Amino acid sequence: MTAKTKSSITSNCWLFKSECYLISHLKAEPRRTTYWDGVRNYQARNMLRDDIHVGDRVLFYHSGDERAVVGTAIVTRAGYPDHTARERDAQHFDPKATAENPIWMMVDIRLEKVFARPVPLAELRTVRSLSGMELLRQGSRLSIQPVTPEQFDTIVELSEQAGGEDRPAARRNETKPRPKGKSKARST
DNA sequence: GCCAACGTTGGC
DNA sequence: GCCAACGTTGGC
Repeated sequence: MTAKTKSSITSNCWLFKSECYLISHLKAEPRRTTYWDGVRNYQARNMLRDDIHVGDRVLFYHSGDERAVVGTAIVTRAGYPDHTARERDAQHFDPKATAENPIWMMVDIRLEKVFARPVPLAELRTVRSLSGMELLRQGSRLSIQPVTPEQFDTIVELSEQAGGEDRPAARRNETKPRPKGKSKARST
């Protein structure tokens, strides 16, 4: 990692992945706000600590069964220690975390918008201007990812389009060279 | 359920 | 400091 550009940029855009904490849960929170805990990856931690600022925009992505960008949120508090790392019973407990050296960080986000139409991963893959997105890289596992304002806006626009008229997903020629494995229907 | 990609750990 | 083994993530 190179030198950090300490907030020379006023408003960045990000994508947050979540598997079980859904956007419906965020919507149900008091003030539609939550702290984004449980990130246990140093690269993501560094972004939470150094790069994510109040006012930054967030795309909310469901991994797991739905695999779609489902809405947007706003950062309302910049990086601070993730106290759940020190809670013995927490899922993401880390015995190395201490009060002096909390190691892990989190930010607060507030729900902005639940998309009328979630934008599925498969559809994102068909959009040429999004081809550079970290999310679309094979094997991408970062749960906090930077996105460009252009990518952000493109996805919001897609969510405002009717899904049917412009062919939903993978029907169009995919530009991927990957050999396609056979996909099985998920059970449960 | 399978497996590729990735991060972390630990032996040396 | 290297790297193989291992565990996890997450798309399919």
